[in-house]
Amino acid sequence: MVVPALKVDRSSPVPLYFQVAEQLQSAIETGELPTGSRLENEIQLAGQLGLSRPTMRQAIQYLVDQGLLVRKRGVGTEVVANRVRRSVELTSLYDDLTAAGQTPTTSVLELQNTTADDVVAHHLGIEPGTGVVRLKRLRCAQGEPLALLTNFLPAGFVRLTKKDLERAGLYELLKAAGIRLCTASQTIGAKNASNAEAQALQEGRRAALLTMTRVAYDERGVAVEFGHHLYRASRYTFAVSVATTRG
Amino acid sequence: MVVPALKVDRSSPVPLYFQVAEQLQSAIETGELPTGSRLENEIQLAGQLGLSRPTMRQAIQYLVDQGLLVRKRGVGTEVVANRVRRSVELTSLYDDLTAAGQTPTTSVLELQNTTADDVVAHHLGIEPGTGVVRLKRLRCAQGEPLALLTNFLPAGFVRLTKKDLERAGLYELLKAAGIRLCTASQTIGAKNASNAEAQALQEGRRAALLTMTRVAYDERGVAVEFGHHLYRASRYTFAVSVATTRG
DNA sequence: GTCAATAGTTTGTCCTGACATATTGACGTC
DNA sequence: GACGTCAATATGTCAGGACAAACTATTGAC
Repeated sequence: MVVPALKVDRSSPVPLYFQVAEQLQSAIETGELPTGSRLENEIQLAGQLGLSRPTMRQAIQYLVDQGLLVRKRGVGTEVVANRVRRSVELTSLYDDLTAAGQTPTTSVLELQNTTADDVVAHHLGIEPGTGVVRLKRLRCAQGEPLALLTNFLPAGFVRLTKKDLERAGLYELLKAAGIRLCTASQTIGAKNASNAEAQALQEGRRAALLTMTRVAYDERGVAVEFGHHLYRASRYTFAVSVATTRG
Repeated sequence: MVVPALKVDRSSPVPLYFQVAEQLQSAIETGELPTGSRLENEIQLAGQLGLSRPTMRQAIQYLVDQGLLVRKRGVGTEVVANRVRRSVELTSLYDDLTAAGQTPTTSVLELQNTTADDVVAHHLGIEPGTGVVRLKRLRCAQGEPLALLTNFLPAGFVRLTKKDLERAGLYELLKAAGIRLCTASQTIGAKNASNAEAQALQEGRRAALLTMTRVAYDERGVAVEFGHHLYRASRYTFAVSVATTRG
């Protein structure tokens, strides 16, 4: 039964429950709260922090939703296996490939200001016709194409250049511009490649492609990126580890 | 502003919030609450049902988590696009479709005892040649095929019959046999349909299929199911919501 | 040793109440 | 028409409290 040092800053604009969740998550990632360990009960934790129990519950539930904690009535709250959640985390593919030593390279196929059609507008929470930046890239790893990435960002958020985008991942550039990505909603699907897509990705006609559509939000809940990504199914899978919330 | 007829049964063992969520989901699926429509505010809804506001909020949040509703502070709660979007949680497709009112049916194509080859053995953490149960099913929803499901279970864990499997989901039957699924490791990918697969799923030649391979573990960490599932990409996507660990 | 009953522990559900924050529309001014 | 202000509206956060349900440990009977 480990008790990490937790504290909350009531003058911060960050909600109390989220401050607690962040610290617990930190403790899990650093190993201070190792896999398999049991948290103190929520009443004790709330008391320790001077918070109400529902607020403490909200913090814990947040991490349960992330799959980092599992709760059992009558037993307690346990840290579950610290899994590699590589492709469904809010990270950029560039960063992931770099971390995996796979030497990613990027070709910027398109970088232009345009206006949002209905679909893009819907996802970014803006009016159709509003200015957006459209970015299209081909990402390669180990000398061969891996993914076709199309992204839309609200105009004016960040200044992107082809040179920057070929050197670093999009999220790194957003971060450098002061944009903090906080949450994302993602949909994973599959489709057959169009001829252009098959050619760009060096796959056969109608090859199956893995798709991911993502809307990423900053800490205020403002949509800052809408992405539509195509991956070669022959080279790419998503690994997802989960824990039941109904155990 | 549509107001579906909602009611709660306080004598039911089903939590109030879940009863409400189910009814709202039903209204969404039947079109009574169409995409784009706005719910009454949570205070009014709670009052209408004689519930507390947090309970009403919990019901709504449940559907927000399912991707059926979107909330905006100061504005309200809106119904979003209605499509099969499964979360990447450790639930069975059967349960999810049932909850979504989509009337799943199952055809058991194969149910037999066999021995584990290298791949199956590896995933189940057993020796090659060990006895396993091989289960192959076609799952339909709303009268058309949705997925081809192949599962392997260690022999002796649970006694399955074709009849049982056509009536209920696999996880329900495991649960009824006292097996509690706790965690899972999943890989999501895509492939082109073989001719047999295309025919079974009523898709065209070489149609893109979404794949998921899963190993599910019980609370002791023992692998209790290895599944290889194929879904029609035209009818099926995965939804994943994430938060950054570096916010 | 086995089993059932009971007590203790912890999470799950639900309630009432209050304040904060974001959004939208109305209105007035320039 | 553009802009600013303000009120109304709706969600978001937080608090304190109570009871229920599930799980584990303990105890006593056999």
